[in-house]
Amino acid sequence: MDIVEIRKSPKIMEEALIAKNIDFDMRSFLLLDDEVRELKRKTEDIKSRQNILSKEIQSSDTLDRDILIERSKKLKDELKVDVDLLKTKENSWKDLYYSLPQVPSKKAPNGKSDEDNIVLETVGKPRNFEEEGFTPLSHMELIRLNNWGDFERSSKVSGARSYTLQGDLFLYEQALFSYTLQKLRSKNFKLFSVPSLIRGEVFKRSTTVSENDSYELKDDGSFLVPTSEYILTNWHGGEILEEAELPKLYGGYSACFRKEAGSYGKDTKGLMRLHQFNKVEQVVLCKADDEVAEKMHLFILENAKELMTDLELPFEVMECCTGDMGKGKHRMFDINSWVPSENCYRETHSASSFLEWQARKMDLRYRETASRKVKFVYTLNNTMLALPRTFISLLENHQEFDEKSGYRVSIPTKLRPFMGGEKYLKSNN
RNA sequence: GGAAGAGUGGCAGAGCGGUUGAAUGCGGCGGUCUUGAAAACCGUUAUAGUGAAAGCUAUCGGGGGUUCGAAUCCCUCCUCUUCCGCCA
Repeated sequence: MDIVEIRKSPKIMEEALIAKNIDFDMRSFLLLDDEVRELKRKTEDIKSRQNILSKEIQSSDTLDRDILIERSKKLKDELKVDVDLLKTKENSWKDLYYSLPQVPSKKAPNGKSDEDNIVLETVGKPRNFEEEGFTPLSHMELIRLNNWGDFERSSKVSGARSYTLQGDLFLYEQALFSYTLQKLRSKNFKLFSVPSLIRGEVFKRSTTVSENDSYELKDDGSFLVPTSEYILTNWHGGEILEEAELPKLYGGYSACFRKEAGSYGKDTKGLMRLHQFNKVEQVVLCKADDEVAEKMHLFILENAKELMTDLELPFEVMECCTGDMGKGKHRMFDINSWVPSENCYRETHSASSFLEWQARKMDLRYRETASRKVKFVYTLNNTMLALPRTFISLLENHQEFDEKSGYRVSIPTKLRPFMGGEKYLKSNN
């Protein structure tokens, strides 16, 4: 929210703070805001007088000159005191201002935690293995059985929460990303394979994954990217785009790194929660229009749903409530995929609309064609495919069993051309 | 890793201590002329903050310093170019 708007109607922001469960002292912020503006006016006034003096010095003869210089020196000292004060005040102002949340959409359900999220729809039906006459294996068991990975050796060499993909599972990953990228290309996304390193200053402007959940490099303060979104939303940071260029549809592929701090003991086994994974992400930059943003939001959600359908996976679409959606978000949907071994849906996608919240931090703007006005761009993003997490569903939902062949994992029809026409993943034994 | 050079408006490119927010050219926009277009000519053409407005303030890669005064001098960081070394 623009500071001018907040001054006019702080109530809107106060309500957002409550909805998002954020502690913030609005009154003292507004007081500080006044102070900063007052100080700014004061310093600008001194500067103005100094500029005038400076011009007079130029055109004055030696006698007046010394007097004028003396006066200017005095002003200089006076200015320094105020400027220093202004800098400190302004810094704390910035800290506070940028810690304010995005106002949540009226359409977003009100709530405190993930328990208040609402399932909008379920697509596909979980299989009834009992009826099919066999006990399904977990993805871990399927991997072990087929030697598609080796968690023990992987953690011996690379530590906890690491993994390998071996044999056909590795090929399958490549095939899945290949399919996904082509799908995005067909929807006019510009594709990017992005760096795994991101500058500290750029990282800190980004916000969806916290700093202490990310790896910082000791050498130069860079970070390992937690998601390609960070690279792509910042891609045009500091620029003024033309309205005609928008919307920009970017598909980013990268390795993603997360410490998973604070999740010790949670999902320690298997492919659910890892320090490193690969992901194709959709990023949209569009003009500052709520309707357009909503359209784009549903568009990137739809793309992911379409992919899930192609992968023949049962899933649900969930709308996140105000308390669960994160500070910068205006509205948020998750896609949760069915996991037979846990008998529940687990998150594989997250589609968020930020309006201008992110753009404000990275100074990402565009010029309106008609009015020539400069406005903040609206940003959105959604997962397209995250692996290996989605392998959990892909392996477990597509397993088959018969006496002759034992357990096998089939490949969804649409993916088969990308796997050399094979119908099943080949065991790596 | 070593050595040298450079970063100025949408682009190209001057300026290297004092009406320089910045010459000039190209591009963009508006106009004159024209049946229309081109050419030519005239005008206009950055962003942000603040203010009702006039205006004021800031910005010549980022940050800091020297100075009455900095695009211009100094420090530092970043980026780019060239050469050497190393290397998928």
